[in-house]
Amino acid sequence: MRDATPQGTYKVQALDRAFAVLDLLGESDTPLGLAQVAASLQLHKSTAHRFLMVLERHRMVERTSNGKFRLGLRLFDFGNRAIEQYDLRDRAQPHLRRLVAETEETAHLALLEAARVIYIDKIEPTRSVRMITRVGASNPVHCTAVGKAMLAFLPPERSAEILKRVRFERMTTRTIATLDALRTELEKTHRRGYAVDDEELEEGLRCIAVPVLDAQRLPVAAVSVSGPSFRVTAQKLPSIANHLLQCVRGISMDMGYMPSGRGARSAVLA
Amino acid sequence: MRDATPQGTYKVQALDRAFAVLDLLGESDTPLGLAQVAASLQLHKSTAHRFLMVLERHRMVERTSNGKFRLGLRLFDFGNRAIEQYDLRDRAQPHLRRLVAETEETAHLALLEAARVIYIDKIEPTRSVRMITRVGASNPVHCTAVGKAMLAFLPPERSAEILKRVRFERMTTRTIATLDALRTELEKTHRRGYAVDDEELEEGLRCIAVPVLDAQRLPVAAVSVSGPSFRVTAQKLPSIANHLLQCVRGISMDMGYMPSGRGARSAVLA
DNA sequence: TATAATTTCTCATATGATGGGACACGCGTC
DNA sequence: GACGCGTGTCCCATCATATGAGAAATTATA
Repeated sequence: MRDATPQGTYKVQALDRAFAVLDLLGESDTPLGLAQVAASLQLHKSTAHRFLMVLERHRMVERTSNGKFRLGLRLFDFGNRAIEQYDLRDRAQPHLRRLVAETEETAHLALLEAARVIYIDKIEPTRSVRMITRVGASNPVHCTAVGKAMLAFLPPERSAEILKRVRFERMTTRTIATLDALRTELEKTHRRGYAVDDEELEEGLRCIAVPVLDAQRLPVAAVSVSGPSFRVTAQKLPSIANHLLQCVRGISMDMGYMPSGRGARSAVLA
Repeated sequence: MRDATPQGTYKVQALDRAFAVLDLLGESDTPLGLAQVAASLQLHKSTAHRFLMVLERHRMVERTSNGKFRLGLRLFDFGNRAIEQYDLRDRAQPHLRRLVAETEETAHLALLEAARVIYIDKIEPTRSVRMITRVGASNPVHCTAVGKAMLAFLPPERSAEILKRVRFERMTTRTIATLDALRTELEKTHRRGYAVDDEELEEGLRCIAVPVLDAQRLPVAAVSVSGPSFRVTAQKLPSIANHLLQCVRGISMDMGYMPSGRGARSAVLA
């Protein structure tokens, strides 16, 4: 019942197991004891114990006062090193803040990885219901505005590559369920210049997103505004989209992506 | 020259090696090729290759377009899960923002782990030189204001435990270099109610910090304000300290740490 | 194109992870 | 206080598993 990555031919048992441990601890919202870890992963106590001790030495896990295990702060360190390379995040932040101030809704910054989107930042308006998303978490492309925004502006060959891998999990009744439907949606998105997720990921939640384009006019990320459907109404979409476009234009400038010189501005920024 | 954790008796070679790979990629600011990884870690090509493939399958590393390796976003995911358990961070953020607005200098939120402090959040004023610190990074306790702030308000037995482990690395000419000196400094800190780092970590950088106390009046974290010495002058310290105290009081409240009921307020909040 | 420097893959070998099981602890029950 | 149960810790003989030499394939460099 764990993640299906069947084509992975290279194997190092110890590593797979260690990551399974980390996974487990990451999923659980409460620290786990040795016994629970061993049982959940079908490892024998001594094995699980050894792993946990080694992981602890590396500060990948740490023990609570009562001896239970949870994820360690080393991971936090690594995580921050990992996104550091994408300085996109730092640069984008002020623009996202402005966006949130303007729209009074939650803004997300996401990257595309395989057929999933990964949220690398989230800004929430001061007074609002907190969103469930966690920075670092991921969602399938097909049911998110950010995902569709990036796909729609990727060159055909790259998007085709990704589309092949979409699994079309159903999240709500409105989730796009077929490749054809997604293709049509992407064309619509491209024409419109922004992507919409109309309760396709989560009941009652509406999002709207536009891609951040690099110097070659290729999407490197996407910014979205999300809020409860009753506030993010169909009428408001164009206005929000405008704020979004301003925002990503700002980000692109800050990243040093020239407005692509002369004429020929893409549909998005036009 | 690697990390000295000699007493760690439990060993899983594969894990140690895998983490060494991650470490290496984390240190390097530019992606590395298989050959470089293998050479740096004295692993044989095939071994390094296998590891990298497995790590890639787990998305702990990813490949750039030219085939080189760097840290993967899965680590970012894990890191955020790890920090999630300390919801301190989320709760503290608004208070830190206010603090930054008031002082116009950079604020940090840090935790204590072993004899080091780990920065779990950083807020920078809009117009300012960017600080070099990275969220997730760590520093020795003895040369940071946050470290001294926490140590000074820890119960003697706990702080003694930590003091034993301090290595007294020299960072600048002003870095505290002996256990005795540190002890005196901690007493001073305790009396004063706030800790000061006067260019002890970095030339030209002055910091001031106070601990965040939990319901049992124990430090769980510390908040600091840092800036160039010419702006963060000796005269300004008390005023900044006041803002800091307000800030941590706010955080404590938000965390549900009651103002400890009746009388007996600690020196810090008094 | 030739040549060098990569990365990828295969496979026999012995190293090193494995898990059975013994021990020690804390805790509630009898 | 003795017993049982559920913990976590530790040791060590066994063999499954990771290992690295080297060949093949790919990509960069001259």
